[in-house]
Amino acid sequence: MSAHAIEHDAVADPPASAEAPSAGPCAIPAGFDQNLGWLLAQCFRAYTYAVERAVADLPHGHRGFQALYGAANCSAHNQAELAKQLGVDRTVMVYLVDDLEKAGLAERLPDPNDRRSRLIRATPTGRERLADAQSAISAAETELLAALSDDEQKALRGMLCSIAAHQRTPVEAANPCAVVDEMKQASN
Amino acid sequence: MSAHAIEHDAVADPPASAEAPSAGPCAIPAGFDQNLGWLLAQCFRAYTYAVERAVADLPHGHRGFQALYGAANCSAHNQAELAKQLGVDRTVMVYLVDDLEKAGLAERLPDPNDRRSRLIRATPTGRERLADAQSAISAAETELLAALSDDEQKALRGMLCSIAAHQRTPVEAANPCAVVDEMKQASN
DNA sequence: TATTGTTATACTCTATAACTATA
DNA sequence: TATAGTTATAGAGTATAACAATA
Repeated sequence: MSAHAIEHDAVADPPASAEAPSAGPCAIPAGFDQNLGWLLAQCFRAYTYAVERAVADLPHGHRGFQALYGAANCSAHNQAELAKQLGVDRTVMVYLVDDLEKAGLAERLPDPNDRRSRLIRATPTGRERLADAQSAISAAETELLAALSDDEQKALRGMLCSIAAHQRTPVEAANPCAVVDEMKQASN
Repeated sequence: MSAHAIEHDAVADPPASAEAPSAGPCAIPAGFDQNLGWLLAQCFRAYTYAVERAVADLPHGHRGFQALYGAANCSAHNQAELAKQLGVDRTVMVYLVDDLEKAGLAERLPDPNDRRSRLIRATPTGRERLADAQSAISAAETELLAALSDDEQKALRGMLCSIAAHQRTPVEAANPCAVVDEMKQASN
């Protein structure tokens, strides 16, 4: 089973303008409050569901948004590296970028240093659409995190960053043998 | 995601020197540290990967573990409710429980109050296997969260609980129309 | 009429293998 | 020989529709 399947799940909903932080709409099922795996999955499902509408008009929804985000931020040097950053297979990245390109949101530029590589960049149109999506996402996130104070929200983001930064790159994660080999090396 | 969107004009050149950032095993790709969706997905991917081996011998891996966990904790009154708690379709839950049952880890008991329902409970063997898996998972989680202090880890779990508890039940999430209908009702 | 559990089927998404071109 | 990108295809995973039993 692949870690990618998680991205399909969706959950939860933005509370309808009613004031309901304390009158919790839903309790955590017995025992699961002690289950980090469930908590992470549940929060990610809730996130996906909350953001779904904000990115509905982008090709491939939330995943397309992340690809466009990476393109706009020049997070990767080529298509393969972007795929690794997003945790998707490189064959999946092909049609993901294809569709962003068809929509005029991203483009493949030749890499002057390596004629095999393509730099994935956002077009001006893509940046506009990205900004629009980010506004909508920001609103959805506000509701998602409504139970947390501003300080808590900041702390949460910081901790997620720490966890993510502490992990090995998705490259190796996708290739368990490489991880093991590297760990052996590191222990020497 | 905070209010600041990506600067449209000031997209810098891709970092020319592609050398890996020093000590840390892995750095966060440019921009993604401000992207809550990516952070959540990345952390969940890391979790899934870290825990994968700990639950490899259970039917359906991590998902099977969660189902068994719910069964052992009597989190749900029947199969359908458990499916909702785990964010899976009820047709998926059928063979999930089927395989746990075949492995002797869980069982379907008749519900005295409703002859349509089946109570999903863990067998003694299932509880043993669950305890073993939890030990292994706990070790994996220790590594996953190694970048956080004990207090931070506690705070993180608390915040994830708050977020999860603030969302509506997965029931409605699995059926967007129902959510809309309920929101309409709620607003009346 | 609605809900629980089930089965069979169709669909979506993902990964594997093979290929070209570069390095 | 290894890597980037692509394509086609097989596979895994998921949801839809229909059914029987029960409420």
